[in-house]
Amino acid sequence: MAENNLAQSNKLSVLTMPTLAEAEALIERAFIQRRTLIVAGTCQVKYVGRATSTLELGERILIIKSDGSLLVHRPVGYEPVNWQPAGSVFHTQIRDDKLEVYGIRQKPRESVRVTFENIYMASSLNLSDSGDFLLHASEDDMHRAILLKPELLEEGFKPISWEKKVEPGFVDIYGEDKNGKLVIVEVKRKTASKEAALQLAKYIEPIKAKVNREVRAVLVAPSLAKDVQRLLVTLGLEFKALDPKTCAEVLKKTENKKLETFFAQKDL
Amino acid sequence: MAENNLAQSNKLSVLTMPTLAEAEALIERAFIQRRTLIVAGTCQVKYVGRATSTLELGERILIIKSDGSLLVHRPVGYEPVNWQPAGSVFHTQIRDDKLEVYGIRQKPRESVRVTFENIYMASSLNLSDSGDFLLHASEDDMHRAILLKPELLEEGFKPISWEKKVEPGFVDIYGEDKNGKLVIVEVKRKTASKEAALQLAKYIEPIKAKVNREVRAVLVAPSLAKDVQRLLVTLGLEFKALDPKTCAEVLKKTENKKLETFFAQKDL
DNA sequence: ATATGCATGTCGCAC
DNA sequence: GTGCGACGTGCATAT
Repeated sequence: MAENNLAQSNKLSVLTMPTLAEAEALIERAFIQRRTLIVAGTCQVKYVGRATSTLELGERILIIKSDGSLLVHRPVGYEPVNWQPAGSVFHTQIRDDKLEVYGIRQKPRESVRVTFENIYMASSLNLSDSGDFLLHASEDDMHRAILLKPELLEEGFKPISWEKKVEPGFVDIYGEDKNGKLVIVEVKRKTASKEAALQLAKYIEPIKAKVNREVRAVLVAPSLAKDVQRLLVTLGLEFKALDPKTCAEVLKKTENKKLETFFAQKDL
Repeated sequence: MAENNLAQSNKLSVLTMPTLAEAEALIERAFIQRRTLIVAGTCQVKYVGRATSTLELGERILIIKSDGSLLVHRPVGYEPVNWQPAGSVFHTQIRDDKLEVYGIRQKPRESVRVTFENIYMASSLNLSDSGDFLLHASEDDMHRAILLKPELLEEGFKPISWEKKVEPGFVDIYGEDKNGKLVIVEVKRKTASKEAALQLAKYIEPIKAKVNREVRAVLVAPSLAKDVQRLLVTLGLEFKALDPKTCAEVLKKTENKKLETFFAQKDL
């Protein structure tokens, strides 16, 4: 192995322009040592499983992580062209002067085979990462913000419960308005589509039947898609504009306490 | 720059255990030359846009492609922990002894900042990939198979059209059965859920109103989720079991000819 | 195990 | 540009 194409430490091994045999050794070692593998080169890819795909020869990046996930990236596009979720088992061999990397998983039974003709770079990395990841402004944040500060929905709203199963699905939030009417709320973090309106509408009748009283239905979203305003009127639904970022700000101020310390959920 | 940590060809440059300044030079060059960039090291990540996220210090892989897409991968998981779709613009600088890579895009306006404290490997690759990608056994394959071989749905079925807009959405396929009744078909490549049944149901009334004749509605899928059978009965819908792989096989036999050579779509 | 719904979903296509 | 639905969607969660 040429000296100038190998760099090694306990963190990583890197081969540049290796022979397939050299690369194979590194890849094999990466699998055994449970390291993260990065390979760049010309390859074909064949996938068989839930669907079937073929990818002709081209230059790509292969990443295999120690948890058994696989990614094949073309030089363009955010998404991998082929992949395998965590839990796959990998194997490599040289056949017909090509380096094959084969990954297979059960449930669903599917496999990916990456066949390299040339390898430009192969790297095995010993990575560790315990850093916390925090995401704000999800739909769940919107739920929590409304529950903690009900006037975000409307003055006098009193939440009763959330994420409760009510045939034919789940109601995001329900509560009572200042006049004691039951209010059911459907929350969307993006522009609400026709689907969202229909989803909300289909809960009204079953709930009316169950509680035998007047029911208001409010769609909460940052905005409405075209024609949804009209649909809302037709279906007898209301709309309240609310932005996920606004909700995230509210939660920051309330120190993001556990909802359960504020509410005991009640049934209808 | 140490000799043994640099490998270079017109295909790639690789630095192993570089200083931040060395890495910065390589990254800057990769942006200018529109190459694919791979960096591994310890970093923090901050995202602000549709949502907001923070990722504490840890060891990760950063990939930036020449189309302006960005991926940050932790050592576990199929999905990137942070990303940016194609179209972002990148910039790098050293600040407070850390190497920042900053990407921003408009529409929606959002940004990702990756701040490296150590870099284990930095690589700039000149990749080109024109290989064809073919996927089989998609829902579209199922449509085509049914249109080319209508008996997959039922004996005597005559397709009229497909993917036609009919308020409030699109009908996958419609045609006539052997008795001349209008048949509308909703196709799912996976187990059909309640949603699928409701989606199909909502087309029936508008279409009946339009054509003023009897209408059958058939849900085509490999299987049904729990309780969907009952829902179908309630809604007056039918079910036909069909697998995407089977459809892909049928297409292979018919040489996958363009549908338009077989059918001229007609309106209702 | 299966079903249901969110996602910084992304992507493609029709209007 | 916006709307709408598919995706090898993945993923968490509740049953």
